[in-house]
Amino acid sequence: MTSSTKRRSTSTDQAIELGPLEDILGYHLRRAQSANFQQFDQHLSKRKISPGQFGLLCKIDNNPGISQTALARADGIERSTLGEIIDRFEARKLVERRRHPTDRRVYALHLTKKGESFLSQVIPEVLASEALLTSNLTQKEFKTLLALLRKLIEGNNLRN
Amino acid sequence: MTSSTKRRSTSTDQAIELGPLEDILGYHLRRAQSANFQQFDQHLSKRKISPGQFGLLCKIDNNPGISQTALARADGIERSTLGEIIDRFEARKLVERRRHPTDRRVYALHLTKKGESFLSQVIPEVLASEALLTSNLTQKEFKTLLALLRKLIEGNNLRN
DNA sequence: TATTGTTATACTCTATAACTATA
DNA sequence: TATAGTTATAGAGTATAACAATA
Repeated sequence: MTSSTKRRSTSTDQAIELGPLEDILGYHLRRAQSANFQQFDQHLSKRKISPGQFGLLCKIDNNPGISQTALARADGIERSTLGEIIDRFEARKLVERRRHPTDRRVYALHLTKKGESFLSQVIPEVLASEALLTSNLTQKEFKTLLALLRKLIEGNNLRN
Repeated sequence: MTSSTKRRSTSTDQAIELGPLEDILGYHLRRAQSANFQQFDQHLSKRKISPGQFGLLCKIDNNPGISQTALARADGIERSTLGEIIDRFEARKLVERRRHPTDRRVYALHLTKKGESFLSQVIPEVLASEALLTSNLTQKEFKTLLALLRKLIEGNNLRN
């Protein structure tokens, strides 16, 4: 997460041979995600938030009171990893850990007022970033791509 | 990179609400890439190599003598980042830094004999990982997905 | 005993900035 | 001056393992 002064795409930027990489889907997923990261960063550098963090905020917003363990599972990351991320959100006053009413082991996660307003400002910026990311695709191609990705994800045991 | 004892997908694994995430391509790219990571890891845990590292080895193999700066640019990462990755490859005797014949500032990168043989063993394993990753898709869908990703990548200034 | 969350530790990826050695 | 590569530093993200509190 940093952006700005990238793009030194001069005449020295020459294509290189990819060999077997050429037809490997995983490689292209990586490149596409990297492109998404760059677009995201350019549109949201002032927000200090990554695509992954944006996903977590959305999930908390749409599943208020979710526990850290459930959220970690839903996001495919470890509890310890999520704990640190929530620490940072809490330091920024975007997320709150509240005690579960009956089970005192679990934390119920909620967006704060500030978190809500932050997210509602960020969402249109993310959509703008998406629009640029996919500006090469027709609406139909976009839908096809999304559907194929969903199908691929579904087929991969992934939690959520 | 670790794998093995994952998949605690029990009855507690419940779908959660995604909200706006539902139609965001970037989110699905992330999930798809994460699925790729997991498949890759399961098939190649003994190899101690990530998808990104695999990409670099392929590029060195298919562009022997490429400089660190050119490779970093072609992979969309910083020279300093690449330097450390090459350090690790060199420690594993997979890659060699040779001096450029005329310009003594640059290193020409080459796979070692060991690196060549390593890569040739790894490639079929990556293909097997790909096959599982995409086992949900028909051959036609696979091709469509690849083509759409290429189109998206092309449209995003990305170096290579 | 099993589960929730934390802490300690570690590795990779990422980047910036300052440095050196060349050109 | 500009370029290739290194080093120092830093912050995410990732994971494992051991732990305390609670169930």
